[in-house]
Amino acid sequence: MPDDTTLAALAASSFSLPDLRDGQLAGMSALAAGRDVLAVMPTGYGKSAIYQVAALHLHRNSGRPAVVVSPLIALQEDQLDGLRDALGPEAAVAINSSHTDAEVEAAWKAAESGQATFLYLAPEQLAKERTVQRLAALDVALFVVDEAHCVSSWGHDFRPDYLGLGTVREQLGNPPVAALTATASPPVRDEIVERLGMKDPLVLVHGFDRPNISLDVVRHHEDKDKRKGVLRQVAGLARDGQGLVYAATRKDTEKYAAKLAEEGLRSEAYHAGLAAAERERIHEQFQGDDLDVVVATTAFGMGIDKPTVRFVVHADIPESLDAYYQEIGRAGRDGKPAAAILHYRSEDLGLRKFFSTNTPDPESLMAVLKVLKAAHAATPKSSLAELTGFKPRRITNLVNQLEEAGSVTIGKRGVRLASKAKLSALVAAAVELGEARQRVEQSRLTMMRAYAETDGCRRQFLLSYFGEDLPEPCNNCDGCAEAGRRGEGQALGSGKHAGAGGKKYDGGASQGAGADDPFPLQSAVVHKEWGQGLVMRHEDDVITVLFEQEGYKTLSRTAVMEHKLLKPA
DNA sequence: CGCTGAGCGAATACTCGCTCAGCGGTGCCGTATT
Repeated sequence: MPDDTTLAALAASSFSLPDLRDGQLAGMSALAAGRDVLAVMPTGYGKSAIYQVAALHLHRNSGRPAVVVSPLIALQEDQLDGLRDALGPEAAVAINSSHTDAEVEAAWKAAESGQATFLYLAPEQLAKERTVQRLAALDVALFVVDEAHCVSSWGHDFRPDYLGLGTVREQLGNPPVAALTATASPPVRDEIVERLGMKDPLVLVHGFDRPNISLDVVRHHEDKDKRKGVLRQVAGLARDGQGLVYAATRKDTEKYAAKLAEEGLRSEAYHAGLAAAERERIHEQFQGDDLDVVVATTAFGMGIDKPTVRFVVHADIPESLDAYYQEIGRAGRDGKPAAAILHYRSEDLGLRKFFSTNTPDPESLMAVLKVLKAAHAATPKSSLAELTGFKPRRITNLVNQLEEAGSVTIGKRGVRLASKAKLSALVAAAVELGEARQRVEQSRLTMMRAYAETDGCRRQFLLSYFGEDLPEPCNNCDGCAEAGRRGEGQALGSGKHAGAGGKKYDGGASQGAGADDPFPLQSAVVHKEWGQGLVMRHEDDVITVLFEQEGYKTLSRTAVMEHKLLKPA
């Protein structure tokens, strides 16, 4: 087992990292000793160094490479450049569709000859049996999943191969896993751990609060007023620095970008409908201070590491606080003051609801099950696609749903029926699970809405969602500003919400439940109807609980106490 | 779920207002076509 001094020396000599931050060494050390690690740390904190130093150490001792799963080819190439600069041109290779067959073969050879320390792939590559077999032969030393929140956010529909990574890990002989992400609420962390089959992982959470980012919400009733408000605000903010505007649709990014250009700002729209070269150009111009504002859909994000972003304005509400925190986290990485402003109309929730609706389809599930029953044997996904007429991705999606319900298993030879129950019962079980998942998704949107509508300290709300306790209000959000104004008993300026609805705000006491509270934050509880849950938040008379099957629910503390609705688990 | 724009009828003629269908986000990969 390596001692910490060896790893610290390796970090200094090979990656020019003489001073490691909290958690980095612990993470490296755990991985090098064979323990799984989940690191939740902001971009720029140095979470990549955790797996890179561990991988280099393991490679030097055994000649075995690390497999790194990364969601975007562009990110893979960035990582490759960095590693090649530090360790030499053969140290890191990538296998993806942007390379020719000859280049891919050269990459394999570099790994098989023991030259390459790092092998980068997207999860879709790992859906191919041939690829997994070839990797298994390498006797992989470390299995890294970068941007691990994608497992949860994309695995269930958009990129279903993310859910297969746990099986891939098994087929590679269960190497230790490093899962890395900048943002993950407790249930997302749990899902990552479960899906990747991580065992007793070391969970490192660092640098979560970003106190230099101010938090504000501007409420609107009319769509027109919101658009005007966004434009006016961005025009003002852009005088002092660069920033991002997030909009929900491609069309809106273009409208806003055009209007801002009319105002004399250097602005561009960014979304997945643009040509690759155009996207790259905008990326580089923003990085190089040649643009004041980028107006983007969610496509603009991963891989951006510009320390001087001064504001992130949302023209539309995101689908969850996970997404919101990820997006505003791109502001103020230099530690200097930055602003995160959400322009909110309750009608905007409709589009997000539409995007996150993905109801299970009983007929398609049945079609897959019938083929499996008739086959009497493990059936590769490719055959399932041929026999049912569904596209491969759809098959992966359906098989994932059936596997989650325990109806099928996925092995080396393919998919196999795992239950002797009636097919209709198996379909019903999968549908029920899918519907539970929908309820949880919807409740996450409800929490996003609650953030937008809260009158208390927004930072306390946000951090409690991520399982972090902020004992005192932050004094850097509109909720705190409003409370301050009321506390002083005088109207200072014109508050955005002035006179709108009576607010109850009791300062620091809002979060802090008493020491004798039977349901402290993050404690496990049981509800007789909703089952197991986790206490996420206390505010005035309201307790917010995250239930495994139902998602986030708010309960009246008085009702909980009077009717004994909750029990400690 | 809610916005947009086409189509239409009615009121006006340098249009207006209603209804309803269609659409809306993220990226791998591989195959067909220049």
